[in-house]
Amino acid sequence: MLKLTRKLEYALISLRHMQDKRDTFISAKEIADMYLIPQELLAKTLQQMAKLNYIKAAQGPRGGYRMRKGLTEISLTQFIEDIEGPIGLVDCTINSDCIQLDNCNIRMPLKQINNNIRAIFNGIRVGDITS
Amino acid sequence: MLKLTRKLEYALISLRHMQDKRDTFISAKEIADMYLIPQELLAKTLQQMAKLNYIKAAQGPRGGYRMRKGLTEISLTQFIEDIEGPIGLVDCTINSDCIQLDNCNIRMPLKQINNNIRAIFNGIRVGDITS
DNA sequence: ATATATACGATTAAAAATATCGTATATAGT
DNA sequence: ACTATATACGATATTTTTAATCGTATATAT
Repeated sequence: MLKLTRKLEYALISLRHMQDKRDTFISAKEIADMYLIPQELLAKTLQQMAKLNYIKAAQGPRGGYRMRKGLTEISLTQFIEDIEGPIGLVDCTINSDCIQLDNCNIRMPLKQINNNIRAIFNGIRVGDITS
Repeated sequence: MLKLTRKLEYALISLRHMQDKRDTFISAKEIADMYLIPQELLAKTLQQMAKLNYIKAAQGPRGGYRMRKGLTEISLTQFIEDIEGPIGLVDCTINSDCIQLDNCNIRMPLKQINNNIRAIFNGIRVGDITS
């Protein structure tokens, strides 16, 4: 219930690992081996982060990924939503195609709770986890 | 990302509905029709709540379910966990059979965040949603 | 050249969530 | 007593989401 996805876990583990060696490129293989993560899936996650400009990629031997400065300052909300899409306890916090909606009797309180959860993640920076 | 299950939504919608008519039994069919919820699934949810002693069930014509007094005072944490099991951002907040664990580099901060989320749900009573 | 990397679309597999089915039991109303 | 309306609940099926793998292309250090 209310779990993060593995992709998100893998992303955070990787960042935490890279943080220690900010100046060298770390390969997906190195991380996969170290933390027993399926390599290809991890690679995709890292590629996604590279696309998001969270990390810098380098191809070829001795290539890999390296953290960008400033990444540690972004909020967990942004991080999670960039990678997995909007945080929403219920669909109607995200879109409006629920057949109930105006009929629904619990919409407002849940929306409020959702805001509270987002507020928690807003208050946490990626660096709080990876440092 | 981080959604509640439908079962939980159905449960809350039902309770909100029952709250208005605390003295009469409301059938699963009535609620299903009103909020366009699959009847059989809703019935199961209500049966589960009856087992948990959240609501009282009555069989036969004019039967249905009725809220128990005091239900509104329990926390959302307890409510969610009674119905769907433990709240845990990551598995290791719940059990210890992760192959990484002592190897894992993000365990503690995530555990802390998980506590924060539980704290939010602890601060909300069922009645805050259903009233 | 070759080995080691990333890039990325496509596919498959596994797990979880959602929904349905079938049968039993209780009970109010007639 | 009969019937219609309910709940009870285990079993199964379906759908959706998540997780993992495959195949092919490209870049680059040595």
